[in-house]
Amino acid sequence: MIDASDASLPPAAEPVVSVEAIQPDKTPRTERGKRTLRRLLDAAAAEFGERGYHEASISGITQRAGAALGTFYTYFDSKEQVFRALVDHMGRLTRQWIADRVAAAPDRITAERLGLEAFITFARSHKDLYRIVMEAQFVAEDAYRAYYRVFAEAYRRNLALAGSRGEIRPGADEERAWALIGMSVFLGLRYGIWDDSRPAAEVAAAVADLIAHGLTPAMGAAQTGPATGPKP
Amino acid sequence: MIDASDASLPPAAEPVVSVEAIQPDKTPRTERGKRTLRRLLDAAAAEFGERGYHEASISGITQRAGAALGTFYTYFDSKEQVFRALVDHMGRLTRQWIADRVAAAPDRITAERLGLEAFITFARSHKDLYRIVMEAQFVAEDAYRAYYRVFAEAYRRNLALAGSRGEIRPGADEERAWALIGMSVFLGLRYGIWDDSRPAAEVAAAVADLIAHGLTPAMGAAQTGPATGPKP
DNA sequence: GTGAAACCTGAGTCAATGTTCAAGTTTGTA
DNA sequence: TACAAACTTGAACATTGACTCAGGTTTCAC
Repeated sequence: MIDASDASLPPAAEPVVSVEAIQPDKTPRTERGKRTLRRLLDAAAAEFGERGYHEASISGITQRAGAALGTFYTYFDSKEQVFRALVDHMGRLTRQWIADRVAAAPDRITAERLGLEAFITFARSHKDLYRIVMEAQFVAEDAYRAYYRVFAEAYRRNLALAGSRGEIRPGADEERAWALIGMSVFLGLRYGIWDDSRPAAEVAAAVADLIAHGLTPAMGAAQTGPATGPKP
Repeated sequence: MIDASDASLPPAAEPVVSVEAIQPDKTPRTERGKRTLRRLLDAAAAEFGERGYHEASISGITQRAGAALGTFYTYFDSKEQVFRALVDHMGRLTRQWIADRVAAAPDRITAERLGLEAFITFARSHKDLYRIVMEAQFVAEDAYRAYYRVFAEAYRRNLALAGSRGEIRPGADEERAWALIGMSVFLGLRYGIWDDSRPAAEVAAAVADLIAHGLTPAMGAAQTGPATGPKP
């Protein structure tokens, strides 16, 4: 469900000359208008999510919303604009979802596991929006970059902070941030969108081990013997 | 540069009744034809890479190739078919590129670093094809999935083998494979496509440390003291 | 050299769909 | 209730671009 208030731009602190004088504001004024806008946003998310940006049509959106074609343009300037509104919406939704689920983590390593699990869970329960964000790379690249830049910067800060606290080894936090985001995105795709039969917690735990300890065998436990071969 | 032979489908071992009898084969027979096909493939890669699938036009491709519009359909059935041919081509090219650069690695951990570096380098030197593969998710999803399934399966096998050799800690190799691929893809995008000013080896080394040892501080060296604060 | 197959050409066809708009209906306020 | 603003409607417009095709040119085996 889309929050209708997201369609409007952030209020720009009392402009001297209202922009609406030139470009009429498309914010709904009545209750009916608000309901219609919400229906259109939900319909747009479904249409874009199912058919992709280019296959999606405005008439498909308005049909889903039970509105006439022209009504769309009462609330949006163009096909691309709704799409951008949805990408933007998704950004805030994702950050909130993950932040909520990571807040209680006692340390960074735990936070990584919970964050990963939250990401996969989120992808599963918002497949439409997830696809929209991914497609933004080709439809609204600036929005796409902005989406991940915000993520990466926050991630980098968290890693730096954890490093200074001794919770993790200090290191190249920017590269780490992008690497960890890439992990999440792909795992979200593979275990969230393509196949959601595996428990998210299980996948997250498996990968959290990789994030915590890497691939290197534990020192002193170096096994050179034959741990090989299938069980008979 | 595209290898023109990639445009044809894999030879299907002497069919009893040639398919060409029904659907005429579009393989070039003369030298001139081969040259034209190659020009068209290169042009298509450039057009799709620069403008994206939907913005790209057949006339754009033929113009780049210095051919007439109709010539395109002498060699391809549709816009989507060339696109798929390019995705397929990219798959083989990537695997070859990485395999070449990883072959000499003495162990899995080294292979990870070299593979990551190779991936970033590859993205940089084939930006067009890289973008085409990413967009395949929305244009030819089955081809996209196939592309990564092949990667992931090979990766999983390598990890399992390394695990049995004691080069790495045994673990959930499928999840690990997808996580590591996700890393590469995002790092390729961030440090290969968006900004290629950082030396690939540097980025790879930074992340290889994460892959090898994870985020956990070295045991016994747990630092609780103030390793914090900016240098004065 | 010759002729048939292969190849090239580009104007034209055709369907799809983003966007506009003038006319009608509903809402909310005074 | 009255009326202006807000909202709705869907036919019509305009553009775009994938794909076809009939006729001309080039290649190459013989």
